[in-house]
Amino acid sequence: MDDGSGQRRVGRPRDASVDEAILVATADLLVEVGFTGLTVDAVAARAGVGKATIYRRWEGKEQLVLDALTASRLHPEVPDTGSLRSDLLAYYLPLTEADAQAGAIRLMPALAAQAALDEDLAERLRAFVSDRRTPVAEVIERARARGEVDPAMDVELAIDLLTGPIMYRLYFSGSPVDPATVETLVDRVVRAIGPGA
Amino acid sequence: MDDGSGQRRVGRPRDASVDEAILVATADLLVEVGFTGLTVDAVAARAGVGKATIYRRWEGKEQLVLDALTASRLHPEVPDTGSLRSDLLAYYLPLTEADAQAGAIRLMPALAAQAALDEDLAERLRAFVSDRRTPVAEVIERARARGEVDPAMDVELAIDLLTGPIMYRLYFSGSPVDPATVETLVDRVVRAIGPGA
DNA sequence: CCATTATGGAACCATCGAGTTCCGAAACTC
DNA sequence: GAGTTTCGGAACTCGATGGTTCCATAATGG
Repeated sequence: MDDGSGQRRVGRPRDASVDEAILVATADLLVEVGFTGLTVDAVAARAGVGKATIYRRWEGKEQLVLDALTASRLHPEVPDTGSLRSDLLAYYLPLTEADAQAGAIRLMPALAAQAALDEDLAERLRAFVSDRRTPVAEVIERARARGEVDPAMDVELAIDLLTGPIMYRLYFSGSPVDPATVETLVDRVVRAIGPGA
Repeated sequence: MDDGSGQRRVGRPRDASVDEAILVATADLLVEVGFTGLTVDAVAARAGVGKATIYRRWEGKEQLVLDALTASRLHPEVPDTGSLRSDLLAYYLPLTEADAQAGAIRLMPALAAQAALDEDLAERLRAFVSDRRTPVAEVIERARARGEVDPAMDVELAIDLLTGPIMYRLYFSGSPVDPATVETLVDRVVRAIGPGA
């Protein structure tokens, strides 16, 4: 096995699939019970792994969660339907599904709460969030090139106008996030960021 | 002291100022260390009170936090400057101050994370959030009466368009929430919710 | 003055969970 | 085969913290 210095090491090599199983179990449990509720014992049980195996590979719970977060970065499809409105709907409508919401509700506030006390985690959380934003940025940039968006509009703020209300409803106000709501939201934001009054 | 049945009870009466001190200490510590980080010992120490005194008055940590949250409900001033834009700025610009942000960053995600696991707390959190929303609802309703807002606009969604992006930046994306950002945000939302195109 | 209840403070108990250690067995190098 | 490192699993230590109990003292009613 490669230990990083190019040397072969003697002994039984580490099973790479074990890393994977641990990270997946960590990510799943994070969504189910949040950061504080996550125990290393539960991760080990879920992954079908000894706790010692986890501690042989990670410094501790923090590092494990950080890695799970980084590893689970998706790069979602970037919709390209030809119009800003339908691109945005293609991206945001899936968020109205119950499963997606239940997971996010447990994961994101727990991470944000921990991030308030841990700059390392805060950094990774920002990267995680940033990853989800880039597809929307692309969509908006393309729309701007087509003349559908005010050239003076700050793209970051445009994304905030879309994502912010959805997150706010899910995490804090408890208002429903259903397809009708998302459609209205998209329509209003399209109007807000459209070319000059 | 009134025990609720109108009877005078013998013995030393409870000191009402102790309730106050405990609730204030709880609220302050919540903002400083979040829900998980809050310890009853710390509350007792901060309030200058014995831990037994706390447990004589509350069932436990959950109930204490719930009460602290309810007790700290503010009813902020409702601005009325005559224009939607300046009403909204009057309400949201104070949120750009560092102190307000630091407190909110520790308090809200921690509460939301806990609320995901505790329906009782979730209920109180929604009430807490709802309290902060009503002033904005008033401002928007008044503007609608003046013809500044599309009669078809859902007021709840309009509030989400304003509050959502600010919360999202503070808690998740880490982008700054400064006066310039808030001004741009308000301008865009005023355009989004204005009377029909 | 006495019974009663509240007070702050300290000692105490129980639980939970992070992290460690040890085990027999498996997988690898030499 | 010998030596080394891994594996899952169980048993363990240890610190943190929610919650209880006890104390001497203070404040009230009778």
